[in-house]
Amino acid sequence: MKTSESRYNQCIYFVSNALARKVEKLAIDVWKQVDLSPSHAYLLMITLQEPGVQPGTLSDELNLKPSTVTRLIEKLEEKKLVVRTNEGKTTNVYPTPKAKSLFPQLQQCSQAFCMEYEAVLGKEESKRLVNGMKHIADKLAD
Amino acid sequence: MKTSESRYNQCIYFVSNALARKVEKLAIDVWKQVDLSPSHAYLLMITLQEPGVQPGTLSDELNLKPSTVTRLIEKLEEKKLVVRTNEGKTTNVYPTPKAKSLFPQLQQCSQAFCMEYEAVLGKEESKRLVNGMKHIADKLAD
DNA sequence: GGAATATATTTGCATATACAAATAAAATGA
DNA sequence: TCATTTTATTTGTATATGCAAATATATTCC
Repeated sequence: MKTSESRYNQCIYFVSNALARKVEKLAIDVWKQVDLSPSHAYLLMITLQEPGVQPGTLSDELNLKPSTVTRLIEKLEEKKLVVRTNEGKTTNVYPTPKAKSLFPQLQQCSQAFCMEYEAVLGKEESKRLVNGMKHIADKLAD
Repeated sequence: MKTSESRYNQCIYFVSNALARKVEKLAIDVWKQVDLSPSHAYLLMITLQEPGVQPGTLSDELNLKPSTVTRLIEKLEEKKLVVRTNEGKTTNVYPTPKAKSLFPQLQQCSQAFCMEYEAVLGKEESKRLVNGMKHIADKLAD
C-alpha cells in the first residue's frame, strides 16, 4: 500500500518506521546471497576492515546498543566468521580466514544495495534525502 | 553519538534505521503518559475514530503486518481498551468506554509528539523531510 | 450445488533490538 | 594502597515485528 493512504501518513513516526522497514527488506534481500542479515554483514565488514575492533566501537559505528552488538558477534562466532579474544576488560573481534575469503562478495552486496536504491530514487535525490535524514537523526538526542 | 561519525554514515540503511529508532524513542516517552506504546496508541486512536474497524484496515493504515495488528489488539483487549467481535471471516474492533474517556489524553499526546519534533527540526524543514521520506517509502516496493 | 480459489484473521515460531542488572577490569584520588 | 568510581562487556529478560502455516469464511465458476 501507499504510505500516503494512511490516516497518519503525515506523521514522522509512521513515515520513518515505514521507510526503515522497506529499506531493511531491500537490504535483507541483497545480503541473503551471503546468508547474512544486514547488521551481521555490516558488522563483519567493519571487522574485516579493522581486525581487532572492539564491541564498543562497533556499537558506535553501527548505531546499535552494546548488548545488541554482543548478540551479533555471538552469531557470527557460531558461523565461524569471527573470533573474540579477551584481554582485561576489553574484547577484540577478529575475522577468520573464512570471513576474509567472503570479503569480495560482501563488498559486492554492499555496492549492489546502494545501486538498487539509487536506481529507485535517483542518485541525486537519494543523496539529498539521506543527508536530510542524517541531519534530523543527529539533532534528535540519543 | 553523531550518525555522521559512522563508517557507513552515508548508507540509507543505517540512516533510516537510526532515524526511526530515535523517533521511536521520542514517541515512547510521549505515550508513556498514557502507559501505551506508540503503535498501541495509534491503533487505539484509529479505533476510536472508526469504531468497528477491521484488522486488515488497521494493518494498512499503520503499515504493519496483520499478525502484528492481531498482537496489538490482544494487548489492548487485556487492558480493557478494545473489544473484538467476530462475524464470519471478518473481525470488528470497538473501543470500550474506558478507551473513550482516554481519547482527549491520546490526542494531547499525539499533538505533543508532533510539537516536540517540530521544535527540534523546525516546522518547515520537518514537513519537507517527512514528505521526502514518504516519497521514497512509496517508491520502494512493499 | 459443490469444488476450487480468494480473503481475513490468527497462531507458532523466529529475529532484532533494547533496558537493566551483573560482571569484571581499569582509573582515580584520598 | 586501597576504596570509589568509571568503563567495557555480557547476561537475563522483555518487546515489537515479521514470515509461514493454519484456520475459517466468502466468492467464483463449472
